[in-house]
Amino acid sequence: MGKRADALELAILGLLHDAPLHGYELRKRVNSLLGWGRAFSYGTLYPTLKAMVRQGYLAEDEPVDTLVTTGPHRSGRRARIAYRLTPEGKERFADLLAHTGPSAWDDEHFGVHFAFFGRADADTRMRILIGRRSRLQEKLDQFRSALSRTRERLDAYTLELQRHGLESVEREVKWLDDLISAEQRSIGRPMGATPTPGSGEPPAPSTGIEGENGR
Amino acid sequence: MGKRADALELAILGLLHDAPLHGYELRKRVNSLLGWGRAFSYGTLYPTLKAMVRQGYLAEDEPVDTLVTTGPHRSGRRARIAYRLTPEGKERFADLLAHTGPSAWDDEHFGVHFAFFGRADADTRMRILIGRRSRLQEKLDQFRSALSRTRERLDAYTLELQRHGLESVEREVKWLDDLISAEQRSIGRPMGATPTPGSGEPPAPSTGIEGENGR
DNA sequence: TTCTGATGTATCGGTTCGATACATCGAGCT
DNA sequence: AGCTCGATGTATCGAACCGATACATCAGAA
Repeated sequence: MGKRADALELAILGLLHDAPLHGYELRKRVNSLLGWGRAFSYGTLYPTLKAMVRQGYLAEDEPVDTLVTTGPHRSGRRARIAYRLTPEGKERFADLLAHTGPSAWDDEHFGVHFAFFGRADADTRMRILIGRRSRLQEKLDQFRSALSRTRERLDAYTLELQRHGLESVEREVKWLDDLISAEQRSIGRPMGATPTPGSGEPPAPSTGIEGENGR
Repeated sequence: MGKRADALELAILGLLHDAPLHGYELRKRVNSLLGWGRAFSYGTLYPTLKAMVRQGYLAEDEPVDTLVTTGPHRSGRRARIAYRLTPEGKERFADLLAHTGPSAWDDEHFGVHFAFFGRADADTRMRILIGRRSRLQEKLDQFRSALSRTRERLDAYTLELQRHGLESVEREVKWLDDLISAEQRSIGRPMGATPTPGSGEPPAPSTGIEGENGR
């Protein structure tokens, strides 16, 4: 399974964790959850779903009619296959969340992992944030060296494009820095010695994530 | 030829417009020119190059030794195939620059087109900028409606991810707005009636492109 | 009624990626 | 000198992935 499909697998597991969904709805949610990047197509979604069923992470429910039993003609509705998470699937989800190789912080994967931070523990969150930050730092260095190498030899538009790209990455690093310090603040929180790190729900990051939110 | 490869074709034509290059160098430049997005692999580059040679847009030079004739052992150097633009290639380049379908402003293509704005005429520049802006506006609307639809039902991290994505697109729109007004300013420029729009180099947008550049 | 657009499942052809093989070179280490 | 190591360089292949499409139901508009 390729890198991109790995991200899709995690997204599916996470979205199905709360409630079963069928393919169409699932696709919409995945793609709005990760609104930034490129959308997954059905040609990727359905094969992935089938593979996950085969592996035992998902099960197919086929509700003849769930909610629309009220109408006058509630006859043989088109089969809407709802996918439901199996216990193995929940295990798999927890596994993918915690056991994060260094792949969790490249462009394709970071968004999905971040979206489910609420279900990961503080250590994992921190590791991924740090990893992502250093990845961006590399990209920043490449940008800067490319800019200084070719400075004055670029026409105005190309230069502006570079400048804009650089600025985008810089903003992203700043965003991560804010997130990281917010995490650190919520770790060092006193109030009850050692908040039972083995229990079910992690503390949930208090009210908000960020300290500042000026626009 | 797929959408992605179209962008690659334009990038190759543009980069080879000034000087011939070989594959390795070409790939580096393409990927740093468009540092923002995903990189092209050799598995895409070489087939594309061959296709372009077949179509007559490129020609292959094979310099036995160009610069390194100085060394003591200047024997049979490994063949470095330098690709050179043919007259048909230059035509093709101009064609792709000006004849822009509505595909020029999606994520994959916009960057390349923008990078070569210096060689396009003012009308083309404006059309692409406007098109890109309205595309982003659509994306913005999707984001906003998705946010308002699911507001309060999202956990803090997912919400933060959405917020950050939205903000990124907003900044991009603002960037485009600045570019657009800069273009308009440089069109309405007085100083010598009609600066000979048919001649070789378009006016080059004065000193910089942007008005402001605070930070 | 019929038409259109949203919902819904599913697959196929072709494009693109990631890994890899192979080869030369300069630089540093011992 | 020998040796490794990393950068440069061309090239290809299997696997992954996308975009388009087919097909079907249903709500609401015309």
